[in-house]
Order: sequence, then structure tokens, then C-alpha cells
Amino acid sequence: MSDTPITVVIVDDHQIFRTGLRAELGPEVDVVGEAATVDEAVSIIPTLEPAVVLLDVHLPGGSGGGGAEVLQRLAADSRLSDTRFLALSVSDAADDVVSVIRAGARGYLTKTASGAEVTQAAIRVRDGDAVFSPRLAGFVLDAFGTGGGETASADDELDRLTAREQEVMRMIARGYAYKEVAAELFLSIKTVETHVSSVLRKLQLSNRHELTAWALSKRLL
Amino acid sequence: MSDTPITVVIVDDHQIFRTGLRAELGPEVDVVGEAATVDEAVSIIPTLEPAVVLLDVHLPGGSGGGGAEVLQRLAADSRLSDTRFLALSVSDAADDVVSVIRAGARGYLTKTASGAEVTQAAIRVRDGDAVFSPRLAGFVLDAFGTGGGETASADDELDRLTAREQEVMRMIARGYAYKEVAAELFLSIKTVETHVSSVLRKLQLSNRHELTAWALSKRLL
DNA sequence: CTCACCATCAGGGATCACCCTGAGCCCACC
DNA sequence: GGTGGGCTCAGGGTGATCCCTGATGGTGAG
Repeated sequence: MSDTPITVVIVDDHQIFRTGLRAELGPEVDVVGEAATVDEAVSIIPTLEPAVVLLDVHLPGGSGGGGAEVLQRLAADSRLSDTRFLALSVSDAADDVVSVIRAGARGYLTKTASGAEVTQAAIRVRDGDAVFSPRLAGFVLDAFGTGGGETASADDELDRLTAREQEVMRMIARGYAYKEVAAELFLSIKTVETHVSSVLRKLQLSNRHELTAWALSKRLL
Repeated sequence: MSDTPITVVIVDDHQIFRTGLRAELGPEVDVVGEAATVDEAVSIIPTLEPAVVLLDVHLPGGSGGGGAEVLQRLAADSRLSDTRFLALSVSDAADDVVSVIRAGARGYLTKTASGAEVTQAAIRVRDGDAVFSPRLAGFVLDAFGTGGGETASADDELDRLTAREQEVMRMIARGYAYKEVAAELFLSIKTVETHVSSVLRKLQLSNRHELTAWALSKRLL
């Protein structure tokens, strides 16, 4: 515990929530920046080098990966070796928790938490603890406890897709026609076809309906 | 538009959000009370008689009915004949919107709205307008708009499908190929095609992906 | 009985989905 | 400077999807 405030960046797409969080956080923390989208977060966090990032799980922007995408895209940044991420979400859905924790978050609070609770959680995360909302604690132990060392399997398949493939995959899984994807991403239909074929082959699926089911099961939509 | 501020009650289970909303709302509104649960809301709103209630759709307490339950339990209260309800939610799910609007809310904003937008919406709702987030507007018109007095109910479209058409529709919406449906129901592929065409025409949809989305929105899968 | 509606199926055509091969470009890595 | 991978696009093909027209037989209402 140092005497200087903990520097914090708030990442949330709701302006009202960001304002409320700023007001509710105690003097132990110093909000040095805010971001409302995945891209904004990826842009400002490395320059601000905060001690803790309060990260909303459901975020617009980027390629649709939400808070987990922020973690993935910043994972390799050496400037952030001392930065901890604390996930905040209205959701207590198992898959949301698992994906963001797998991506590197050190804690997970639901937005029912008070400002004081978030403040204390930020302090504990800064000091290396992992913090979870009480009713998630047991569940988290279930999900990670038995699994020993490697988690591997879950995002393994997704990681084998390139960035462009993931982008196309999400739209196809949502039911967009090839021509719609092409128009949206400024590609030719043939390029979209190529990406879709790659995705289906890599995931060992045979059509877009199986892809939709797969994406739903992985909470990618 | 009067010169006196609009009296407002905020109903939301997140303290941080309530604080943020208070801070972001403009001087045109005067927050006279807050509630965090269904029961609290039902208790305080009749005594405060606010002009507008900003009502979260997902609320704890009561019998689990969320914001819609608040509306139902206060519907008969004569003290609230001049009180308007404006729903706020992180969700833009069709069912959430429909249920709370049916229960009597005069508008629906997603929590991505800024404080200024909420302020303006509160003013318009107080003046009798209905206010919806832009991307919900079209959808709401679809669900309620064309029908004058009657909402014509959700099952109306479904009832227009024959038994066989519904059977085929469910399988198509689940992603079955025509030949698979044909094999499962002991029909020729051509018959399946006919039924699918009828379904799409009756529901004014253009392909199986829209059908899947439609069926999901109606919870038929 | 007639008429409307439903379920069944066919032919034919337009479009879309998916696959395979091949190719040019850029960029990072060795 | 070659080598590999990712992104882009094309041609050509097969099967699936969707629409339109048209036909048969059954069934219940008037």
C-alpha cells in the first residue's frame, strides 16, 4: 500500500456509468482516463499506464470481442506489465466471467457493487489479489479449480482464426449474406467466400448454421 | 414547458448508475427520490408524485417482474395520473421493450444515452411524447405502430401459419436443410419448398436467416 | 354439391452458398 | 533475398435456396 493514489482508467460505453463511478470512487484512487469503446481503450491505456483498468465486459467497437478483446490486444504490450485489469459487468453469466478471466482480468465485479466496494477491489487487485463478487466466487473455483494448469481448449480454436477471418465469421454467424459482408467491409464477394471457407475448414464445420451454433456456444455474438 | 424543474424519481438497482445519472442530468430536472428495488419504488413513488420516473427494466425485489412489475402495481393509483414512466435499460432485446411498454411506460432508452439525452427525453415524456432510442424506433413501430388500438398480439402472425407450415418453419429456423426436413417429415423436397415459401411470404421475410431471427425473437426455438 | 382451404408434388429459373485452384501483393522473419 | 503467412481477388463448378406457375386429392362450411 503506497500513499499515492492508485491511477485508474475507466472503460465503459455508458457515459452515465462512468460519471457515477468517478463520483463514487474513494480518494484512494485517481481516475486518469476514460474510454468508451474497445478501440479507444486500446489506444489510451498504453500511454496512460494506469495501475488498474476498470473494464466493462460488454463493449462496442473493435471486432466485437468486448472487454476480452481489449485484454487480448494489450496482452503483449510491455508498458502494461504492472497494469491490472478488473472486469465490471451487469452480467453474472458464466461464459462472460470465464472469457474475460481467461483473457487476463484479475477480478470480476457485478455492477451492483457500491463505489466503496469497487475502490477496495481496485486496491486489492493492484496489490496482486484476485477479487470476485461474492456470489461468483464459488462458481469461479468450479470453473478453474479442477482444471489444473491448462485451459487451452476454449479460445484455442478461435485463436487459430486470423483477425480478418474472425471479423467475417461474426457477420456470417449473424446471418449476413456474402454480399452484405462484402459491402460492409469493402471487400469483393470472392474475398468473403475465401475467408468463410477458411473459417469453416479451420473449425471443421460444414455450413453457416453450424457456424452460428458454434459462435453462440462460445458467446461470440 | 414550464419554468419549474421536472420532478424525477430514479429507480435502478445500481448505486453507481444512480449517482451518475443524478450528476449527468441537466438543471431542467430535479431528482426528488431514488429507489433500488421494486418494493422500494412502489413504496415511494406514490408519495413523491414525480412528473417522470426513470425506471430500470431489470430490477430485483418484488415478485421478479422487474420494471414492468412496478408499472403494474402502480397502474391503479390515482395519485399518479400525471406521472409518466421512462424505461432505461442496457438491453435492447425485443421482449424487454415490449413488456415494459405494454405495462405502460411512455418511452425506452438504452443506457448508452448521455445525460443530456435522458434529460431531453424526460422533458418530452412529461409533455406527453413517446421517446425511443433511435435504433429501437423502427422496431417499436413494427410491433405496435400499424395497429391502431389493438396490438394484435404476438401470436397473430404465428396463427396465420398452418400446422404443417409451423412444423416446417421450426426446422428451417433451426438450420435444417430442405432435404433434411423432407426426410424427417417424409415429404418431398418440393413440398418443403412450398411450405417454406408460404411461411416467408406470410411473415414478410426474405430468407431463412430472417426466419431464424424471427423465431428467436418469438422464443419459438 | 360447390367452394375454400390445406397438403402434397412437379418443372423451371434465378440467386446464393460453398469448394477448389490459382494468383498478385505486402510484410515479417530468417 | 528467399520464404512463409495473411489479405485480396478471379474463374469455374455443384448443390442449396427461393420464387412462380400449375396440378391433384382430401376435408369441412355453407
